[in-house]
Amino acid sequence: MAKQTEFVREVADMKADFPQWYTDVVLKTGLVDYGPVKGTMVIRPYGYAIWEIIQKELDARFKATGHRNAYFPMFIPESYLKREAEHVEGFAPEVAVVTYAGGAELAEKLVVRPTSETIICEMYAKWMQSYRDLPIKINQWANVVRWEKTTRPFLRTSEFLWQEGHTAHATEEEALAETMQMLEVYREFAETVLAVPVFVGRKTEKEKFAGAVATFGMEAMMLDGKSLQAGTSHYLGQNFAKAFNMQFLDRDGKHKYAYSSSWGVSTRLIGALIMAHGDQRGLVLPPHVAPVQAVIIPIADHRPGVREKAAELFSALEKAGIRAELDSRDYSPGWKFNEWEMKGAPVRIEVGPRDIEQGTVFVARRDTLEKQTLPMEGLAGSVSALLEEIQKNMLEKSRAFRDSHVVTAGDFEDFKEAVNGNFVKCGWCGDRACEDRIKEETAATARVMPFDEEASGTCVCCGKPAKHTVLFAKAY
RNA sequence: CGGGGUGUAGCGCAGAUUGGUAGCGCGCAUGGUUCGGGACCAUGAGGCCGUGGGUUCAAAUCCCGCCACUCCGACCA
Repeated sequence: MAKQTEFVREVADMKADFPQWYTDVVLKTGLVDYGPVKGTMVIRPYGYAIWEIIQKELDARFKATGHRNAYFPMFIPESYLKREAEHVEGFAPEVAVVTYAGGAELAEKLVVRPTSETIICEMYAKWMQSYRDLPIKINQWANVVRWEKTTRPFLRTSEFLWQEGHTAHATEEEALAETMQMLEVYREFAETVLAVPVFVGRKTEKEKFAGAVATFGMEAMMLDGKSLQAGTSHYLGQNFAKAFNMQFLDRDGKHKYAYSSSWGVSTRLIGALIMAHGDQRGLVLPPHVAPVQAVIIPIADHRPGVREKAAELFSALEKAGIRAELDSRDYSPGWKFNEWEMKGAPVRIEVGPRDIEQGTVFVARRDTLEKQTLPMEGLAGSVSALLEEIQKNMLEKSRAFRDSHVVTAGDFEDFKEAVNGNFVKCGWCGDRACEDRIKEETAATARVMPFDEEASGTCVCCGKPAKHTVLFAKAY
């Protein structure tokens, strides 16, 4: 077997230069290409196929929790953005604005949505008259634009794809329950589909969404020891209701402001997938999101029977619901092995003259690189089982890695040492000054305050009694 | 916005110090032989050398400006 180091020629050494490794992998596996405008990306078919699976999986979960899809315009009157003070302050620096259209200067500038709370709340206000009209639970799959300074494919691009759920409720309890429910939907999705274990919890004031009462998020650990915010769910209270006059007449005959929530995940999840599971050979995709779960590679397919047998096995896998591909391209087998390994296909099946003689196939799994011989008889069943085994193994492996990179720190010196490449769990007094100082001196930020952690001990920064337990990390 | 890097064929690069009108590897096309870990032979196609100006008989090469991309920070999904 080839040594790991041989694969450095294809993509940068992930231990020596992780960012370059990431860039090499996303480009060379055909997930994306750079667009002509700075910070934009073309999501190529292989990358988009992953996104489509993410969409399908999430959409089913949204529907199951009572949401429906709709679509709102991407152009938002500039004045809308200004109605919620914190919101405009947070987003103003990164919005793209259309000032000229149809051959003339526009009377009112149009913001290209960086997120859609404003326009959606404006519409919701029209649609709600009575408590009977509530709750409103809508999700939209859309693109948004945020003019970021530093961009990287999937992780941060000027334009990206996401879903944003927006709900309005009659009571605070209901809106909060919605917020927490969707966070849980995200957590479950991340772990069972992406095989990426996450920490969930509340965000600090500093880190929360501009305009929210509270933001909750999930954080995943990447292989370089940095954290990636993988999804957020916001409890908006009545902030947007007041800014957009979302009022309804309640049972008691009084006009009341609605309580709202919003929640989203983006194509960044694909970045999470890559950086949580990849290796020196490239992508390692968990079967549940792999566009090609099992690739069949015929060997010496000019020999009698090979082509037919490969096609027969392919169709058996497809019938069993496996996303299979028969790679009959005119390249050498070794070339295909390497390409599919780089592209992260979970299972590779080789079918050659020898196999046909013996009634077996040669099967290699991507996660462990182990190989085995399996009988052709009942192949679909054994491959399905193998795919599930791989999925399970990848989650376990990721969880073990993540857990081995969580450390606790009692004082600031420990903290500074530990925060390189780890989540650091520690006490925090709740003061912004300490949070700012930690960031200034260590580049680490408060990722989440885990729900199940009681505050204990002292603030890692100032030594005063801790009000919260926080996970800090350097983040993307 | 600050700091670094890079722009020459689809990709990766050489050529620049010593100006003379562009080359290598991979890839691509065709034909043949191959096919169980990145095959081989032969033939062939492909480049206003990022861009604008300057110096010169002559600029990929020297000088000045600009632009783009990329990486690292501050801002963010």
